[in-house]
Amino acid sequence: MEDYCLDELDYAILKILQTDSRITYDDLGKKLHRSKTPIFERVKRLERLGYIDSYVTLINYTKLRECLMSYISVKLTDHSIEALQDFATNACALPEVMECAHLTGGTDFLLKVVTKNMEHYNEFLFRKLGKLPNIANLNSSIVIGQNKSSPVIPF
Amino acid sequence: MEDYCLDELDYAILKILQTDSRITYDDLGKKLHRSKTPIFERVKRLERLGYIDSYVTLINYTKLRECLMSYISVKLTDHSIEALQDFATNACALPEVMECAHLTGGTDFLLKVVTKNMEHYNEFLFRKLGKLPNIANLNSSIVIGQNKSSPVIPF
DNA sequence: CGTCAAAACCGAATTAAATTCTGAAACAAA
DNA sequence: TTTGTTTCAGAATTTAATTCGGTTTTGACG
Repeated sequence: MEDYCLDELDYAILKILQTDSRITYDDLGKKLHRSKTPIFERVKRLERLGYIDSYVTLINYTKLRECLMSYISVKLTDHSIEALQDFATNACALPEVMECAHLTGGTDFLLKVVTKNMEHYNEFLFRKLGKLPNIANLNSSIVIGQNKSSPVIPF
Repeated sequence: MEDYCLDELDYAILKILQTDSRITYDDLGKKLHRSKTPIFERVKRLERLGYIDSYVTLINYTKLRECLMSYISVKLTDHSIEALQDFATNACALPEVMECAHLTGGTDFLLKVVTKNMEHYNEFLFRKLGKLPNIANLNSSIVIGQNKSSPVIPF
């Protein structure tokens, strides 16, 4: 892997692409006072070097179908590296789990979970997540309203 | 706004677009055994009707620069609708806040926050978030490892 | 300073994709 | 069946992505 230190143009490109992955190279060039060629080459380099992970589409799920979102904090009984890793692997494999983070402090993991409704949520909690080994304690909080959810990282 | 009930083809399109917003209509059509014309028209309709929110780029922020992620649970002193709404508005306006959810249970809000490092985090906590009105209590958990973070919603 | 090599850039040329257009097939209501 | 509507495929066109050739900029080195 090359070593390459991003310059201001690279940062500017990433900043714009973060909120619009379908902008044309021409328009991107106009915003950044360059022709499309260098912009194109830089985007390809950012992809190649792994600064760009993926291009995704955000869909309006609440409009699409009923949707229940919740956060679940998880405590484990065993805190060995293997046990922690195992839990993470198992939890991440569940499609309802949109986020899984290993935390400092009282709880070991925080999960963000999406299901269709309370019935599916119960099903998920007791039949899937609850059946994973090594769980001491699960604590759910249901999302009443999602005020912000943005993949855009501040610069 | 038209009323329109999505069919299986629409769902299939959304499912694929969720993980790849730059696939060509031609390729999308091949996956779904259609020519690109109907696929194109359906995507435009999904955009028009608001099922598709946006096309975004996910960047590898940890590769880009140092990065500290944390979850902060917030309790307020005043639980009137206005106070709740005010807090949400103020918190969402902070660029460090990537997610802001209003929860059931003991805590009122859960925030996902990104800063460059502990110094910036303290700055954020005491100078920005902590200065918002009506906060009873803030409880931070630092993310040791992010095992999954996906905008892909299960179908 | 000049010289050289590498990298970045621009504009034109080409290739590929998006978008539009035309008409055929499927479907539903009368 | 007839009629109107929707969906679709394939061709035609427009627009964008990608490649190419050559110029400018930049930075190392004598």
